[in-house]
Amino acid sequence: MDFNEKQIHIIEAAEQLFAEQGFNGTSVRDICEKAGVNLAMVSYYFGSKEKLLEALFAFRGEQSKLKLENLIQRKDLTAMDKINQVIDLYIDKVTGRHAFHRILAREQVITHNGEIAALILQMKKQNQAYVIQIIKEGKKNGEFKKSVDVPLLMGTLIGTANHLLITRHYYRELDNKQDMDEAEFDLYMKKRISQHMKTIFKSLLTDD
Amino acid sequence: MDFNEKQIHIIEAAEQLFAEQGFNGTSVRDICEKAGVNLAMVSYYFGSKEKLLEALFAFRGEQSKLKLENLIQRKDLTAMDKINQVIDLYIDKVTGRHAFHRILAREQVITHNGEIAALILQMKKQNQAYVIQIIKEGKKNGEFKKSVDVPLLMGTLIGTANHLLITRHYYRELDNKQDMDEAEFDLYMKKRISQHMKTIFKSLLTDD
DNA sequence: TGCAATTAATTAAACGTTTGTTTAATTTCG
DNA sequence: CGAAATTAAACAAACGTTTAATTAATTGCA
Repeated sequence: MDFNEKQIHIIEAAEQLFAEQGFNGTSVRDICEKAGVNLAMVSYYFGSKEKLLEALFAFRGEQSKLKLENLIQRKDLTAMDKINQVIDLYIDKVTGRHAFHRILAREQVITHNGEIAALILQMKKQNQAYVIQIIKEGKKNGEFKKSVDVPLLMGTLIGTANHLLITRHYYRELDNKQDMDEAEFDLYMKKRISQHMKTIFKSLLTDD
Repeated sequence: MDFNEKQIHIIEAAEQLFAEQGFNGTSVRDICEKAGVNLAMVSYYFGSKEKLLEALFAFRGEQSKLKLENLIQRKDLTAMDKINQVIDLYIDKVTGRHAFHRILAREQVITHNGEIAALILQMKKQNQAYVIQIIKEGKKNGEFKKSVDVPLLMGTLIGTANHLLITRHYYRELDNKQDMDEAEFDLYMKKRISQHMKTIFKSLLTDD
């Protein structure tokens, strides 16, 4: 599970190309050319192209787990504060690891079994468990109402954020924001989506 | 833009395989074997594998446009009734054309230009225009509040519905619903997502 | 420290398959 | 008869992977 510098260099080259062209649309030759290494190195270091993808998931999957243990235990935050932080953490994760999340979004559609599907499921389970804990706390102290459909709530966060961030080039045109430069538009979308998700979560979690 | 029976037969075989294995993961030989036709027929009828994908998008894109013209003009429905119908129409579209929407979800992530991207953008524009019109009507008669971020609202519907329906095998496990048969689980998810989206739209559109 | 022995890393070339597409001959049918 | 449809075979190119030879780095021992 730990990779040396050369391996990471190959993984990162592969990550960029998989994100742009898809797994099957990217050849081992493409990857090695981009990484500046010999063609045989993928087989040598990872065994196969398929296992390189698994290595990418192991590498980034570990890195991009939401770090929620500390957040949950804090006593100075309300449950709603914590929910809002989960939202921002997720949006930051998707924007910060843009290439990886493009791959993740594509692979979720296809992969039904194997190590990668297991890893995705485990990530979903983990994140959901954290949110359930926060919501339980919020119910206990009266902040939140009694019944919430947590899987659908998480699906809304993940589905909406992924869709808007990954296909944001469409929304740039739909919004007539072609004059903004890319970084400016990214930040603008991030804030807008964050505000939007917080509004949705608040209205679904609190009584009215 | 109109295809004969044989062409449609090939398009439908390709649709199934593209949905399961992706465009690049499917060979022309796979498609022709599934369709029961000779290998040369894809080139003969469509010109190339790429153009077969474009034909699929033209074929299904035309078929699966939301039919909203009549809905909008009805006087016996409130604006909120119409919004709720848009939600159900979209969910029906995704579930009814499951394979196509898997392909659409994948291609949205990758495709940035070309005919297919133009077609996707046009579909988004069209659907958004309808919803804007309904919301304008709702604002006029006081049903809805003044400011709504329509692109984000549409992104929430599309993103959430796509994500939950396309990756529902994960949510089946997360929800411990393995005992349900597939058709039962599908219907259960459809109703649940519909209710969920309607709640969100209501809370975002109406004053509180 | 010095130096052979051993392991690891890197290379260019080749492997056998599979790929999308084309060809040219044959069949079908109006 | 002639145009359209269908076929099996062949095409070159690209694919993932392996090979065998070479170079670099590390180790063990005097």
